[in-house]
Amino acid sequence: MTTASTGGPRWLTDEEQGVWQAYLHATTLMEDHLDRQLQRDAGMPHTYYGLLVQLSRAPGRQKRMTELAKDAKITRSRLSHAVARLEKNGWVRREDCPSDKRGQNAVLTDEGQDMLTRSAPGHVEAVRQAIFARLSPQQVKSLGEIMQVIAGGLQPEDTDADLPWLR
Amino acid sequence: MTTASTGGPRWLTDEEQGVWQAYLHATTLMEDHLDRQLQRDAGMPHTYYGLLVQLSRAPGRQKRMTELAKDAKITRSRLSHAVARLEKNGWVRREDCPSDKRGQNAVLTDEGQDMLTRSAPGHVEAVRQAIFARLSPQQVKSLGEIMQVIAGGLQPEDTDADLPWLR
DNA sequence: GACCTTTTCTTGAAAGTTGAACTAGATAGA
DNA sequence: TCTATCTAGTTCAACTTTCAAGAAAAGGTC
Repeated sequence: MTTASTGGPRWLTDEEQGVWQAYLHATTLMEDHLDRQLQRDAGMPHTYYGLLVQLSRAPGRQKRMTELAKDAKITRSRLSHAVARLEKNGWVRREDCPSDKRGQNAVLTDEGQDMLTRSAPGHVEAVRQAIFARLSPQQVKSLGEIMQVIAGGLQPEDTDADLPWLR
Repeated sequence: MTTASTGGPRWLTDEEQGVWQAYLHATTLMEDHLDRQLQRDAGMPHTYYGLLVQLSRAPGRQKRMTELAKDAKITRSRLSHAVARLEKNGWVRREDCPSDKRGQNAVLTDEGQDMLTRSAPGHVEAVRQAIFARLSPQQVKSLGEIMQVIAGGLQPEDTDADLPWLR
């Protein structure tokens, strides 16, 4: 199947195909697994949980919407809907930003923090079981480096990756 | 941050946390990237594209619904909706299964095959650019092994992973 | 200040996903 | 056969995500 360099479209080598398949299978199974785990134990999808985690780590347990969206790698629109839902659950609250009247801060409530405290151990355990318990230290290190490279290549990277001609 | 073994919940080490972050960033960016690429160039999300690929590789370009769902790692419900949509596009057609009157075969149409032929090069290129062009041969090999391990741990594995007490 | 552009965030509709309920056909046991 | 159970696939309602559109404030520039 490996196409020689005939000028036609370059396909993946057999090895690359296999790796790509494995990547797709592993990542979809993983996402499904965590979504179910969190839906069951915390009543929300993985994305939403990630938002709460981000907030819990931020100073004052709050963040501007745009910054939160960027950190969580989701669109602002998606974040608006998500925060609306989390607000209905009482886990997040919106506050006007004092310095910018357009701005909104998403604030993690005490209930939100509690829920996080309750569900974190189970979630961490799920991640460990699925990944770290199965990989050698060498592989863990490798996985980190590889994911860093991939993410780096896809990151907007503050308008410079797209403009290499500007030095 | 690394919690000693005090009997409380075991957290991730700092290194593991970093790796997990990198994993999440890379995989969400990747999925977004491919979804956009395919939505733009092929008019469908990545999952749907994957279904067409599966069918194109199957003998007779067709597959039973349940088998297709299993291979693509999605629920039967999701597949029903997806096939309905792909059918409306003219890329897939349903046929009754001759041997089992409950069964349906999803069949890739000629239009579907054409669309696949047209969009495959661009898609492959996107995958290569994002992953294989950036990793060393060593890393590619490593990534494959790692993903295999992770997928293996999450796979239903034909009712045996869930029933270890049956040997 | 008046004007134009950009940034921040929200909204609404359409598309996709989920989980539970449901129909119809297959299977197995008495 | 009669019955109970299981499997294949679909459907419905609730929920999430996307995309395009829009309101409001901020930041130039003249």
